[in-house]
Amino acid sequence: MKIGELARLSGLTPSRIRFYERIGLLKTVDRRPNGYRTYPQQAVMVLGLITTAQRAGFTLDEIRTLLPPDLDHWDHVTLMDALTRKIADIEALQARLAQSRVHLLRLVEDIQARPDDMDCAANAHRVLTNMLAEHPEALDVTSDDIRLLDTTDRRQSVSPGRRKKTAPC
Amino acid sequence: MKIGELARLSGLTPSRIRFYERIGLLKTVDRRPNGYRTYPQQAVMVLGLITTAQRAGFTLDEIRTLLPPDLDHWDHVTLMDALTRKIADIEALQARLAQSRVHLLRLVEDIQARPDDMDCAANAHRVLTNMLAEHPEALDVTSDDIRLLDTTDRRQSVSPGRRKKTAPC
DNA sequence: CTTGACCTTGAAGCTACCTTCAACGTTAGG
DNA sequence: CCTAACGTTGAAGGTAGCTTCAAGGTCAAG
Repeated sequence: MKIGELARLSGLTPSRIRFYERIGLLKTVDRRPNGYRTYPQQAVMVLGLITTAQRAGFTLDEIRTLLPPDLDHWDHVTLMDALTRKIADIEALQARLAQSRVHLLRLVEDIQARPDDMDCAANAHRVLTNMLAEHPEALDVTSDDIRLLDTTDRRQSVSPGRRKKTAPC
Repeated sequence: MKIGELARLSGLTPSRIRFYERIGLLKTVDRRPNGYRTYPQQAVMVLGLITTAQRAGFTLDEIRTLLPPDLDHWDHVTLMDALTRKIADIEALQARLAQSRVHLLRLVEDIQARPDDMDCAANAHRVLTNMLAEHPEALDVTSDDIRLLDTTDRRQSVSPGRRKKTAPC
């Protein structure tokens, strides 16, 4: 099988396959007399394995250390270890994502919770201060510092005239 | 406030702050006569906002288009839109991660489910074929093609002598 | 014999997000 | 006055994972 056919069968581009060979992810392959690479059927499986592992979150480096030269002889211990650690990684990432999601949802809610007597600017300020207060890890500062950051005054006197012009925000 | 102090307060490095200015994420800032950048208190909040947004999954490009020149005047519509889309992005990623996780868990199980009368190589083959059969999207091939890929024969005659030497796999 | 589709190589480019370096000017403290 | 810490700049480097390009060689069909 030439590289073009392998590319079609695996869904990868030829350049990508050559790239994988270059970085040592694929072992150097047999050549025909004319210099063309010639692949065994198994190569399709190897590439499928690589893309599957990639989608599961493995880097090419990780995959290289895990992929045995011979698909029939895996390093069982290393493999199971890597799989287990990757599952843990995914779970950690899931936790972070869940946090981000809640954070964003709360932010949207908070923005929409503008009191009627508050103008856009004051609301923006309220939301911002809330956010940085709730997530102090964004800054390496104490809550004291955050209070310091609050440069506006708290008097919320909104003149009736200005209230009329308040844009929907 | 000079850049060093801002860096301390925000938890960012000075180089990173200068970088943000260079790419237009931070507006160009006032300079003292000696050329030193001088920042207002607000800058800490802006940087906190940026890192928070980053952690929520926004790219610097996205943040740049969202950040108004003046923290008191946001483009409400664009912002809410971006927030909503980002939440959807996160949920999509969560779904993908959940899939990956289940996939990996099932893979671990499958590896461990080696029948007693099967040696490591055959088990590896079994697991691989299962995997590629269950996830044909890894390859742009039909299930017919996958069957074609199966180059070993199915006779599982394992000699007793070899069975003794079977490594724990 | 020509055309077009394939194959080869090495080098360079691309994205995102920074860091590091070199070479230099400024400032605060002792 | 000296020194250490800080500031400035532009350019280059680094990571991950490829793609693209240039400049060729090979092959099958018409």
